[in-house]
Amino acid sequence: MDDELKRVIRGIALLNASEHDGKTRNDSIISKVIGTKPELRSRIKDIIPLISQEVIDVNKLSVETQKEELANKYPELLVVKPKHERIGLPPLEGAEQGNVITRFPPEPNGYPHIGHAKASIIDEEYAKMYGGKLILRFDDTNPEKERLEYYAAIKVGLDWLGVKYDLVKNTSDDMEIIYKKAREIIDLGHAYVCTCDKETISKNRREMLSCKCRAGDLNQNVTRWNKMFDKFKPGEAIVRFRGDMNSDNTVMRDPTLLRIIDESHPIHKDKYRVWPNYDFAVSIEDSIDGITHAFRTKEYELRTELYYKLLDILGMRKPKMMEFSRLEFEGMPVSKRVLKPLVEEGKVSGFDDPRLPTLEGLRRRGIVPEAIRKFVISLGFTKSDTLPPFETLESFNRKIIDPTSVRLFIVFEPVKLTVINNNLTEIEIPNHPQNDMGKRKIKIDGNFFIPGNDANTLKIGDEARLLELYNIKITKIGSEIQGAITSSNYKSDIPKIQWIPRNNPVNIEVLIPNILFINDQFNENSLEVKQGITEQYYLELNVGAEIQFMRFGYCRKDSANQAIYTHK
RNA sequence: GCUCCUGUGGUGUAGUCCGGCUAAGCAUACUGCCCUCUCAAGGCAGUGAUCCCGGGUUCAAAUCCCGGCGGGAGCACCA
Repeated sequence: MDDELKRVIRGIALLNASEHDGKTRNDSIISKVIGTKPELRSRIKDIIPLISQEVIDVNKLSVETQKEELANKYPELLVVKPKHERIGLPPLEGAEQGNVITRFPPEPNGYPHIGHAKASIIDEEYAKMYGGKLILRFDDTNPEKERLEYYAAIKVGLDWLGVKYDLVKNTSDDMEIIYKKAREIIDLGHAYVCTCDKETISKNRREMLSCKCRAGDLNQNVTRWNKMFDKFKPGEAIVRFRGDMNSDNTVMRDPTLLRIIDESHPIHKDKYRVWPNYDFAVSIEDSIDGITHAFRTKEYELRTELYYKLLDILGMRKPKMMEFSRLEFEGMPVSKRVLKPLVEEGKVSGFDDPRLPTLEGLRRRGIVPEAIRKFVISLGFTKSDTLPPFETLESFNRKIIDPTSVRLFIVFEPVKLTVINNNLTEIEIPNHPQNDMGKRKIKIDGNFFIPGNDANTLKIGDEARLLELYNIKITKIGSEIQGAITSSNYKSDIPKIQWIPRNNPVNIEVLIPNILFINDQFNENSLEVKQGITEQYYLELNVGAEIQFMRFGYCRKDSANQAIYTHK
């Protein structure tokens, strides 16, 4: 037994020493021995002297001797263990296969953005992971803010993202249930109708003071509750939860449950005027929808106590509520408060401006949904607040679009180049270096445009490669450059220059979206526009096609004369 | 101010619940090489972390305990 143990210790010591310049340490070996043979834990005190001795012995040996002994006597230790990495999101607490229902509950009050993408992808991924269902539920309980077009916009966004839901519903369709629950909670004495004005309520909550309404009896509450449907004007009465005015959690200091709003609702028009607020609606809806796991961003964290409390009192089933950090990029705010003025003042072209983190903006910019999904999953399910780099999204995107992006020449600041002894009339160029994406034919007559910054570096006598064509020697420099063909064989060690035939160039504008805000200031240079010329083939591509302009970057065709820069 | 949450390389994370097989894994960024008729993609290698700080417990702490500090959020008749 002890011989076997000694063998194990020596093996581990040798391996560890050989990995660390021939020197190992006691604590590393103890850990590794315990790791391999957990049953030794109780005998650890007896084993330590053995380990110490072995460490001393092994450290005396040269690295070569260590390696040799290792190879001869412990070949099994040299097998490299694969490092395991979790792929995808972490497992869900309390989730049973086939028994998970999640929900994505946007308020239809604006266009979907990257934040919606994160939430909906997480919701869908978990539903998929456990063979469950995803419900899309429009949380439309504030008619002042919601509009019909946003319901549609959110669906379009999810569709584009590839997020599939099993059911769509509106919270506003459940108003009768919500009224019933409201009445129930009043009857149970856990809610009351408050007629104090807004300022008083706010002040009392801050100072932990109860008002006279809180002391009102059931009769008074029921009478007032009924009056909320006709007699009271908006702002005159609200239903408040009888929480705890002394609670450290300010949310629990008698929060509002329902209030009066006379605005016409996008779906139900004037049918209702008493509307639940977020906390009341979400608890009831999540519970009756059969949601098992509900996720929201962490600014709602303090409301979780209320969420569970309400369900407790109403004797309703409780989903598991969890929070994650919001997703936003540096200098690319997501809030309507910031974005709307930009659109209205014309600082951006609309909610689909490629500088914006809206789904439409990202789409126009050339970000593909699979990249967003991979990116979101790579962020994990954490509460730590961070601004992830846009670059990471770009990297995922680049790997996805690279195999299907047509390679085209583009020339900025064109300079004329004439090849005096051109002998070609047409050339065929592959659309992709590795994949078979077809070929395109280009007519040649020896008259080209080449990029200005390449032209600037050329001197008489230099040799350069016109990509896919031939090598030339520069014979004349000036406003126009002249060259002569030297050979057509590819040479890797001379400058490579792309070109566009002079007879028939396609003029395009390339929009380059940059960071929108720098230190909270609108970046006046957030949209760069470059004029360039490209190949005729550009006109044959569909709008939305991804192109890699050679030696420039990936762009998405936005129209016949405009492309948007995606990333390098 | 009060309360809650959070703190691992430049950046985003894995590991933390249940201390040990991690002298800290992956991705991104950067650098170099290979491949390549692109400054892309692909392949290989490298740089980069006293795991916020200080104590404590233990043979052993990123992980447990105590005390600090930094960052964020909430304190609406918005969601």
